[in-house]
Amino acid sequence: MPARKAYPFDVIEPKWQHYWLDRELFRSADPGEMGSEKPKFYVLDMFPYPSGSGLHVGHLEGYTASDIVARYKRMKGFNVLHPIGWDAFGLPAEQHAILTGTHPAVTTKQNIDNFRRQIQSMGFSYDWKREINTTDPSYYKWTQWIFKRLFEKGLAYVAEAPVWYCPKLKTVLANEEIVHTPEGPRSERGNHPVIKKPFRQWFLKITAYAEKLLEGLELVEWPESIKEMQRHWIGKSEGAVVKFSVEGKDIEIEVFTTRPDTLFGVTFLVLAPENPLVTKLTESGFKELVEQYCASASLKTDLERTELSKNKTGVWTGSYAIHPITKEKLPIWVSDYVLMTYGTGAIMAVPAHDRRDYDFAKTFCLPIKKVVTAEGIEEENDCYTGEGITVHSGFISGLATKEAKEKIIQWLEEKKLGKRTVQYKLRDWLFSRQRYWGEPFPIIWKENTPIPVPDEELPVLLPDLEDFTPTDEGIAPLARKKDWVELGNGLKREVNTMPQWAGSCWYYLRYCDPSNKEAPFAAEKEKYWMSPHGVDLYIGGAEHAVLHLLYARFWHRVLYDIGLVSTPEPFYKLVNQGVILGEDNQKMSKSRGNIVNPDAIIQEYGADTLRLFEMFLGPLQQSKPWSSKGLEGPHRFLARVWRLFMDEDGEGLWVLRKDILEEEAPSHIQRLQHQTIAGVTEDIENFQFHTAIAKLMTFVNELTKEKKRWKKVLEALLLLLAPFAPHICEELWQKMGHKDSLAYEPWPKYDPKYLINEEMELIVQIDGKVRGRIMVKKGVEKEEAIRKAKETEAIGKWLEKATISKVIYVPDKLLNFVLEKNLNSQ
RNA sequence: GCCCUCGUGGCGGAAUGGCAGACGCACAGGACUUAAAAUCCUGUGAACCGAAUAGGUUCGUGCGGGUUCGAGUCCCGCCGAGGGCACCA
Repeated sequence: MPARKAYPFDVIEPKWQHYWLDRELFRSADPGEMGSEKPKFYVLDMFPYPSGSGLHVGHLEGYTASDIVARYKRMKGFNVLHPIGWDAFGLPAEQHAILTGTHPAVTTKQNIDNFRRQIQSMGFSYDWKREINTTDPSYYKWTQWIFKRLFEKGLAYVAEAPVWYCPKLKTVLANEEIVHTPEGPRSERGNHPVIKKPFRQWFLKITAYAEKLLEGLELVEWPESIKEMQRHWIGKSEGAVVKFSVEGKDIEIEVFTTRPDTLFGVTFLVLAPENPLVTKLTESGFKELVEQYCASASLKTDLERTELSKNKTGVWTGSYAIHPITKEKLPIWVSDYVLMTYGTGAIMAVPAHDRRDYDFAKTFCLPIKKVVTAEGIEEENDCYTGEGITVHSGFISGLATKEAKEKIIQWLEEKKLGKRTVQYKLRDWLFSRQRYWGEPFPIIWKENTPIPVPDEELPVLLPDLEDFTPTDEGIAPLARKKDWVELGNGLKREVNTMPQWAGSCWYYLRYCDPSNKEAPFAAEKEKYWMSPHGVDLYIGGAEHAVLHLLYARFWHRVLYDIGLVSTPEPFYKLVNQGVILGEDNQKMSKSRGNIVNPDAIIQEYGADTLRLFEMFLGPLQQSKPWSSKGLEGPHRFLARVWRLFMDEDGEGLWVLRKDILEEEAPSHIQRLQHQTIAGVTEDIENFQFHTAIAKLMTFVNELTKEKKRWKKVLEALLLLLAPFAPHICEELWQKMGHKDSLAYEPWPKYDPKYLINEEMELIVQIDGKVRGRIMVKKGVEKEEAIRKAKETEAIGKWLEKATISKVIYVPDKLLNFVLEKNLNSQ
């Protein structure tokens, strides 16, 4: 016989899940529909990728949090948009197809069905009428359509560039998809080794939006750490480009520097090995060495060029540049510590004030010229990279770094020898993949010219294939589908597909109008749901800090610039849930075998317990370990709530208690009720769900101790608990005689008069240490409080032998007697 | 190396500069029971004084300083953990 359940969650949870689904209770009202007159609230979860292994408890944390907010906001009178869908293109389904021959579409459907089942068994209040799927042609039609808008704006282009290639996955990957490990660069998906290889690829010109993406961060309420990561990724630096002429040659070398104030400290120039000027600059006697060096540099992995090479390498080209001011001769070197991909691929070396130049100068015995001083920096030949006073620098000597920069830039601009420049680390976004399971590009090639497919011919459908394996040369599997690729007259389809990020760049917009056939979304609906500042609340993991969140911002900003959306930024308030670790305090992973499957927990404890427990683990934003024992607490709590209302009859059946009173509860219970309402409300608003639950527990513990049950108090409890544990609350609400769901009942209000006690406890301290407490009337006078405190034995005995030097009184809080120090004692 | 976040009982964690440890887990004792489970009640930071399961004292929020009548909370300097960036001139 199975153990008796503490309360019949196994019956009531499916019952209410069906009730909500059948009645479409959580359908959001679009503009014009009944309900749209309410203020709207858009609460969004990060787009799930339906993997084969199903959801684990980590995913459910964010979904539970957003569901609590969605349910709370409905009760607060908002028209809530709370959608879900599937980011279903991507590598795992395709890898699975290569291994088993099962079509990715089949795997994807199975996985989605499983995800949907798991999500529904948690009782989340999604509007299932808005469910979307990126692999559905009616969705990716519009992904292609938006790509065309980018193409038309000149923001999508093809170029040959050294890009990351993964031999195992047989595809190129974006910079953002590479993880640098001690074993070398790896693919983020699958952790396979990756190499740099030149390829002809599609790029999106995200760099054109660097400044806008930087500025936009000021408009959103995101964790500061995420904003910082994006700022670093964009990597803006202000400085100047300076031109150097070359002795005996008609060549100009441009360098970028953030420290033009150190121009007088330049002792040599360095070019990146890939810099096309290298060949022209190399003197005949140096050719062999330079060519050899450049060749070996190109073979080096990035790891060797960066992390390992604390020892600088390089060769001299044999030529000299001329200092634009002093006309000194400066040797021109080649070294792989200078990157072709940043700035101009050439630098002016100031060894006295740049660590890397210093190391290089030391290695090759090049001169070091100090041009900045600061207090405490005296040592000869030291490398000082901070700011200070400029010295030995002609007309900028004596100026502080900032002023020196200004003056030299002005001078350079006047003489046309340079100009103020801003550089970004951000690179254009590599947008094509040599894979099958992705959106086809709406592009046809005529010779070497890409021609967009007309809008009315969209979507370009992804054709079926039998063999999904990419070729070893990194050519996409679609190339094999000759009848699809070849269009006659020399016209050929683009065979690459878009990366997985494409679909998630605009899905939150599609939710506003998910079945629109004429447009990605109707302007009117977009305006209703996205005004005034985008998605009101976005909950998801921090692992998307620079990938999805930067790409989506970029697309959104482009759509804003062409007038398709009404806000510059897509996501206003962002909350990152922390990672849930395994019980062993390690990251949950299949290989560690510490993944917790929610299905088993729902079966044993129910969804309400799991929801409550996910939130009770600790602060939402913090990472914290799972604890299977800990589930008992929330489960007992819910059983206790159940028994506040329900009793067992002679046959062991649950029946509503007969002794629930209509009368007013005594004042101490009413006070607690109102304090709980105030506390829980405030905690939800601040995403402090764990303390909200603690307050509800205290409330229930106190009610359990009472002999009587008061209807009004119990009903308030149900409404407060409903966002967290909706099934049990709906059931008890119905048992209490209500016909309708409580999902749209008004959120309980508190009366501030109950929050203030007339008689209150005042803390009495001696020298800041608590020595006693006295009962006083609220707002009591200082003198009165002191008199009362002195009368108390516990306090009196401390004051007897001492002199009071000072009394601190914080009304309604505490009284602190500061005593004169008795130097004789001790 | 640089940037961000965080260090509180046996454990997860709570605390507008004002009673450190709410709430939960675990543990212990008691009630109920023939018994157990479940449930309910009580206790639970450390050391010390005390015959005491009366009462009381001291110490205690990673370490060392500082500001303050008063610091887990603010400031300075360390140490440790996690995350991010990493020759970006």
